[in-house]
Amino acid sequence: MFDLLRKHILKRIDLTKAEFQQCTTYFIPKRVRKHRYLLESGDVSRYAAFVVKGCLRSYTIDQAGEEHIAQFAIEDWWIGDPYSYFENQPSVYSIDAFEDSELLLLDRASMEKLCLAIPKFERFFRLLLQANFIASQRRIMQSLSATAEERYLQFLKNYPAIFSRVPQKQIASYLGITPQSLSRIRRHLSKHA
Amino acid sequence: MFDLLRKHILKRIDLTKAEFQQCTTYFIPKRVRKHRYLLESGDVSRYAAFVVKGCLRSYTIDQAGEEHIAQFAIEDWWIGDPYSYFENQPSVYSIDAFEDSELLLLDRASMEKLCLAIPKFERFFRLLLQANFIASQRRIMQSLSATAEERYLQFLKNYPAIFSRVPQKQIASYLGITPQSLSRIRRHLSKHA
DNA sequence: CGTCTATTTGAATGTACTCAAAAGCGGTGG
DNA sequence: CCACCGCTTTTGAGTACATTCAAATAGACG
Repeated sequence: MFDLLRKHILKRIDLTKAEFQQCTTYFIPKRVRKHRYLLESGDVSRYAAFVVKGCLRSYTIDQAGEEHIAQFAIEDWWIGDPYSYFENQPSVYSIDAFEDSELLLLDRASMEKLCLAIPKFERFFRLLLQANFIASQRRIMQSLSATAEERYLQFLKNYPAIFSRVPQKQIASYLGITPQSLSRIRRHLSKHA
Repeated sequence: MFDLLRKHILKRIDLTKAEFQQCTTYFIPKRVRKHRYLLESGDVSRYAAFVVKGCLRSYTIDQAGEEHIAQFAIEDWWIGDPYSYFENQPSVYSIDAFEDSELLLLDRASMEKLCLAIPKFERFFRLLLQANFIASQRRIMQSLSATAEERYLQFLKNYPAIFSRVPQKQIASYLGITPQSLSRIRRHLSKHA
């Protein structure tokens, strides 16, 4: 259960066996079945979730009733609503599972305690936040400069593992286009391949 | 010169007078004249810049030769390229000034030293990163769900101070539309006001 | 097998784009 | 101070890409 988490953390900071043992005590294992929710909009996102197994998404529904996907997450990723989590405010996002999933949850207080107990984790979380911030900057610039087709190809290239595990309409939503448009883009690409 | 920085930091963490005095030693004051560059694409972004006075932007130029604005910054904001800064890689962004500006620069090594000298700063920078990450998430979701007109109105509401200080075509670029489209949106809004 | 949802396709519409040109504005030098 | 120059903003006309609405086909799941 904790193997993947260990590898994940060791990519960013060094930890002794004892330190890792200690760190695991702050996490709460949790299973989320396919189509079930980890977070429902309106609730506070109490946990940051590390994905050990499975596939999930976070999304909002806008005034027009349209779904917009903020994030996908598979093994070795985190998912949550940072705003709600850090500011203790109700979330506008919902998070549900595309597959039966196994998570390790870390609540806000436990994160604080973990950082106090093993200060290296302060650095770990800063690095994590940094990587996410950089990735979101990239997504912004791409949405400004690339056509829908280019964004789709980039997505395929960057997240092949996600592409093969989520319905096409979800990818369309992530890219900010309709499922119909994505279907046409795919047809166009297959013709000119 | 350092007054604004003090207020800025005290919004997030507590500091004694002595601690603040010490912290200022890590910053390098710098002036950037109107139309001059703080960072040129291809160079490594060696500094995070806190804006004491003035107005700047960071932007890239895509394969088609189009400019895309990543960020504006005025007083009390930071500007830089986090990826280049933290990963020590050449930046794809350039940063220049719309007005004569006064900055306080903090290089990567100084940031580390500051965090070691006054550990509370580790927390300060994490909070800063957090706020920026949350803001960029919001920008992504807005670009997915809102029309150009709605995004323009949101920009006006969220950043009135920036709106009045940068040319309209720069705002168009930030919003991901052409200057012509923004002009038409404005005409449309003024008719239906 | 039947139902429900996802995907594809078609036709018409709309929003934002490109190209082109006019009008407005700000700064500079005579 | 005014005339000129360059750049920004506006406007017009035609186009392209993505959307909506509608319907057919294909897949997944019980």
